[in-house]
Amino acid sequence: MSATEVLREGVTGARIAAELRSAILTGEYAPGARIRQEDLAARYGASRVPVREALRILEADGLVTLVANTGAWVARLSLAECEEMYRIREKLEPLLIATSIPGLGDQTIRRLEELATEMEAGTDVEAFLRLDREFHLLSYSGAETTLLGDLVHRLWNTTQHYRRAYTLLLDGGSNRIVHDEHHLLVTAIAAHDGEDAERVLIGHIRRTRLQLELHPELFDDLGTGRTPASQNRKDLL
Amino acid sequence: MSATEVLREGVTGARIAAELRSAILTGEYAPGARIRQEDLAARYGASRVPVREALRILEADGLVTLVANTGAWVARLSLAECEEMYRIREKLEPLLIATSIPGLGDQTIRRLEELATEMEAGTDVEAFLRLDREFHLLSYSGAETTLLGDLVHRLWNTTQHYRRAYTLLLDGGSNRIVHDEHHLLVTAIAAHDGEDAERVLIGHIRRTRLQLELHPELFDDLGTGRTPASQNRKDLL
DNA sequence: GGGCCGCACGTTGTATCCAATCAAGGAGGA
DNA sequence: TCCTCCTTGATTGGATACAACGTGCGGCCC
Repeated sequence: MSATEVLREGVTGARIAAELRSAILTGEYAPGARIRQEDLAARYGASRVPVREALRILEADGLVTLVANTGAWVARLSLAECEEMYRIREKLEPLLIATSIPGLGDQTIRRLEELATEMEAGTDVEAFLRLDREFHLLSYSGAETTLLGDLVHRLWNTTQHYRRAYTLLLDGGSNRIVHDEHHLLVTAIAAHDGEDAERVLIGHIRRTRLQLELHPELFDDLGTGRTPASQNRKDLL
Repeated sequence: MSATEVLREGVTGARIAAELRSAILTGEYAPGARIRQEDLAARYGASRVPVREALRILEADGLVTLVANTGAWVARLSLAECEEMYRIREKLEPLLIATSIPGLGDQTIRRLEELATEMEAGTDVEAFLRLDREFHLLSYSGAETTLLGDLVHRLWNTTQHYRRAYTLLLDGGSNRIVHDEHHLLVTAIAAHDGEDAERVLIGHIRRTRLQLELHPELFDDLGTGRTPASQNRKDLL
């Protein structure tokens, strides 16, 4: 995103894509919800052409599912797919954090510590999600790598909704371990110990994946749209 | 691709995307080459609208670089970006092969062995590239995973050109080790030894990456287009 | 009464036309 | 002679209008 996003569309398509992406990430549109082109066109004051460009951009981001001659839905993941995403993240994010650490300045590291503390103190779920996202993405900001960075960014976006659902589930519960891991990560980063940061991060992601597997109900169909919207693409093979 | 490809465009956009993708992968269009929308429209007998859809699909695949209000070019990688792709592959393909092995039937494994042998016997570069691609992708076909499979598929596509350039470079040279690794991989797969397959595959990809780093001239600008087309996106930050 | 066929509606896909943007070339001045 | 600005051409981006496809409802036949 970020870097490559700027130069994507003339202007309208990119604007619609950015706004719609934001709307999906904040939960305004739920997974499985039908998206009609004319609705978006009216909402953003444009014709259907740039809307379709935006939908394709978001499809590439994994936030929207398109079916030819039928329509678009907010992407949804099955439990198996979400698990898969987490396994991918377990492999890629350690690589990214290791290449990022040498590029992180003292100021950034202090900010990371602030974020970890702030997260621990807060109680609001939405605030936690926002801070958590900022924390991790900031920890990757030292990497110059465009491709890997964008890829990880996409993975975060596609799993955003399920992170929210899970966080809401254990709201007020014992998620102290999350904050401990964050502080451990900051410590490893401050020590410029890439290997240790990798270890902590693997555990962090893996633990979340195992927790998610305990809650298959998060992936049930909520009947928000008419057609399942992905959920099982295998029937097309 | 494959699975999700079918349901992408009404029909024209998908057709153009598929044909253009094929043209890029076979080397008909070189990295950095300018792509004009009207040329494609004329070539495929359609208007510019589905052409733009196709370009966006291929941009998501990493095969095309779009710049707003300016144009499209066949994507090119810098040495650093290519290295990055290979580091990503080193992490993801072992994961994929491990999940694929339990799903591979005896017939598929025999076919893998055939391919490894056929590659060893052949001398034509294009034939080698085709067989190598078929070999590896077939070795991943046991995985039901849609997301990881498609992702790896994309990684193969974006690095295809540089695999070709490198293979041409050492044409006739001592690439025996490649074939040895392929046979080792088949052996591990036949033994249903996921861990061993992971090890061999990591070495296989890593060795290629190290070789590529010795040949930065493969990434020089060949002057095929007017504007660099990516090559350094950092100036946009 | 149940299942199948067909028509009509809504939505998406494509073509054509017009506007906006960028790049290159030339004219003018320092 | 070189730099700058402007103009012109080519190419892309967006809007409107039309065609194609899929879906759902109603009627008809079994």
